[in-house]
Amino acid sequence: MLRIGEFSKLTGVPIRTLRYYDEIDLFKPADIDLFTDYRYYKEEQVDDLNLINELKKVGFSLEEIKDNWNNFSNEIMLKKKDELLKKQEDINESIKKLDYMRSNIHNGKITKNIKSKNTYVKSLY
Amino acid sequence: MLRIGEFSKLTGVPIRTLRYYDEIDLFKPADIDLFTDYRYYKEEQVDDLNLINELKKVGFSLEEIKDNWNNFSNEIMLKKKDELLKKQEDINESIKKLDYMRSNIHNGKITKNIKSKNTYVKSLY
DNA sequence: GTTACTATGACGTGGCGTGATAGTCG
DNA sequence: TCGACTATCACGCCACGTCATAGTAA
Repeated sequence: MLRIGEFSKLTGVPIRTLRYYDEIDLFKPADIDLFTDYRYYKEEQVDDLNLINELKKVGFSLEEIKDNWNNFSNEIMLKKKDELLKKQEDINESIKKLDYMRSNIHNGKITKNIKSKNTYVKSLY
Repeated sequence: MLRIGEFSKLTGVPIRTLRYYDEIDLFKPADIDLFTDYRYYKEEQVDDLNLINELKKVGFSLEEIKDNWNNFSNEIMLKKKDELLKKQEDINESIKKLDYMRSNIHNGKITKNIKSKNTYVKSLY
């Protein structure tokens, strides 16, 4: 059994993060000393923590990881993939927009600002 | 001169957001009534607010917008572009990883988890 | 007994959303 | 006078980072 500091070094996950995961019931120590409240982890728990980190990397929130733990499906993963693809598109648009703005800097100011969608709203009032 | 509600409708920016921008000194009303504290905006201010929104869309934080207002340069924009390109790469990796995980779901659990970098750290202790 | 570890608060981050409560305008 | 508007707190979100303070292990 490992104490939180050892488990932290073993996994590379900060102590504060482990305590937080315990608090939100995402990932809890295998044992807790009833008198000292010290958290004790097993080496086998490393795999679960690694999986949490991988799921985080592909865009799942801690809530989603909690809710779908042991219930992951192809559907859920595809939904998340769509979200990532959507982000790709958004960033592509942003890059284009940025290049356009970049070509319109004069004296530190950005001129010829792109018309915002809100311009249409303007005419409604 | 427009009151905050009118200016909000004109721009599509929520009242709360306008108050927040005032608070952090990013975008302030043209006038404030000394007795009622009512904020009054000019129509001309719409352009500035639109620019703020565009800058937000391409990834600038409110702090960055504040700091670089009237001081935008090609360099700053290129730096931001690099950040966006980096994000693109990150998302590409995430998509690959997600597809890999997707092909390894069994009974709601993700098996054959990708080895984490932290596995190397393990051997160091 | 000292030092390194661990514990629980509690506040800070960003960019607002969402009330609560009170004053103002037409 | 009444409803619609505005004002200032102030807490909530997410995933922790960063103290402060106090108990524990070796």
